[in-house]
Amino acid sequence: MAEGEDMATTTLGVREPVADDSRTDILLAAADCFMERGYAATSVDDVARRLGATKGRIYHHFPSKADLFTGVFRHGMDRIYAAVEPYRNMPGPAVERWKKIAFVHTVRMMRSKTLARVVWEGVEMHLRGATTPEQRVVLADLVQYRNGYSDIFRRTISQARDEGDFDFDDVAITVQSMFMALNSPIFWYVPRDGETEEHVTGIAKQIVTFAYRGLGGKGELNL
Amino acid sequence: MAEGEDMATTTLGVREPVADDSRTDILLAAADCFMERGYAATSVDDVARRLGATKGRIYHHFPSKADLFTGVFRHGMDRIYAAVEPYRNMPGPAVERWKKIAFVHTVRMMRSKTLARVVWEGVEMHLRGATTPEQRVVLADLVQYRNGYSDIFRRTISQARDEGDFDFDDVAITVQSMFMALNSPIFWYVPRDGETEEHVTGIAKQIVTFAYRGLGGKGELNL
DNA sequence: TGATGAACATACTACCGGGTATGTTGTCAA
DNA sequence: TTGACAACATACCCGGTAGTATGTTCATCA
Repeated sequence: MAEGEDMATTTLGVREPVADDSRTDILLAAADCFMERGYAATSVDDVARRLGATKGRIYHHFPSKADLFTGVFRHGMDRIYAAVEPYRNMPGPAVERWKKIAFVHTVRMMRSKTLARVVWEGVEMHLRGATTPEQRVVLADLVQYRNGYSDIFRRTISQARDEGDFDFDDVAITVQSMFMALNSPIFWYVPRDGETEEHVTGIAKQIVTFAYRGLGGKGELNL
Repeated sequence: MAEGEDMATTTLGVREPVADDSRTDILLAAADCFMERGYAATSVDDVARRLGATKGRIYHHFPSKADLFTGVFRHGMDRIYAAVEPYRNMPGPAVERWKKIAFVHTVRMMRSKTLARVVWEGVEMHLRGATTPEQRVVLADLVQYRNGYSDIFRRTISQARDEGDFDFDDVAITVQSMFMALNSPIFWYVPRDGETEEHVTGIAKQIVTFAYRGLGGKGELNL
């Protein structure tokens, strides 16, 4: 679960801040708030209240509200990327690679729904034209990060088309339609209390099946 | 274009407000602002500035900012609904009806991109839990309006499946995936300057093709 | 053991934005 | 021509919010 790095002090006598888990606590609470009310409607006090703390704690770790948001953005992208990373260079035909990464991506959308929605809003904010010019730079960097992620899918479906397993016209339009379908659960999926793993994967399979057929995939996909 | 109702004065001597086109001017300007920055980040002064006016004009026609938003919501839904209404009871097989309404819906998403995004945000706002309890009532009404619209698609693809033209498992999941794909252009489509009608319909065709195959439609769809 | 700084909490400021109260102007009806 | 009202503009209030300045506590280290 946790990344598992502690390292309170180094061998040198230099003080090393431990606060990393306090920081991620803030990030997760902020993610909850940002998802529930959106960035603009969320106040820093809201995040502090959810933590049972005050603004002082947040501003000790983040210089501004915008930086708090981009922090959540980056954290979310890291989680999403980490899920797909093990399979992005999987050998074999591109279709099989697509099936794998599309599935783990969709499951991740449901499992990390909160972070995924913040990432979504971050991309939207960038497309609009975010707050300050300096903030635009940070957002642009993160959006590039996100674009690099979607490029994995873009290249994969292009290759699969070359190999005769997919069939579509314009790549840009198709990859957008595909991503919207795969991302859809972040808008309507609501995690249940006693939920089986099979329930989540069952939903993901149907979504991936929809996208698979949409891309022109033939036959059934066995996941 | 315009609804074409004037009726400045009745036969009775009673004064009848004419302001309907001024009202729609406000609605359209508000739609622009809400789309560009989102509801929370848009101030009433922003909308007034875009109109070259002041708050007084807006508050003369709308009791609150929330009512202004719901006004745009309703206006947008009217436009969207009006596009598919002529075809929703088209005779013949359900697949053909789906092809028609899916296509006009997607084209409308691009043509009325601004209004469509406000509708989108309105649904999101309702899912979150909007501002005041009284405002929730208005939003709930509009969301029901919107759900009635999506039910048209839901019933159509169900019927098409019964007729053997579509093939999918869970209706709820599938209709969500389909809608996300059809709505996708409201997030990435940007209207060009000298844009041909064929360009827009060409994009729409590809999106509808993606959804058609995703739903398990066989063969090519000729639009 | 005292000094130092991290990790917060508290108190405060400046400003923005929703809403209101009040003026001003043009138009139509009687 | 005059009253009345729609259709705005102006001026103002006030609550909320981002950000800051200043304590306070506790662990660590020389």
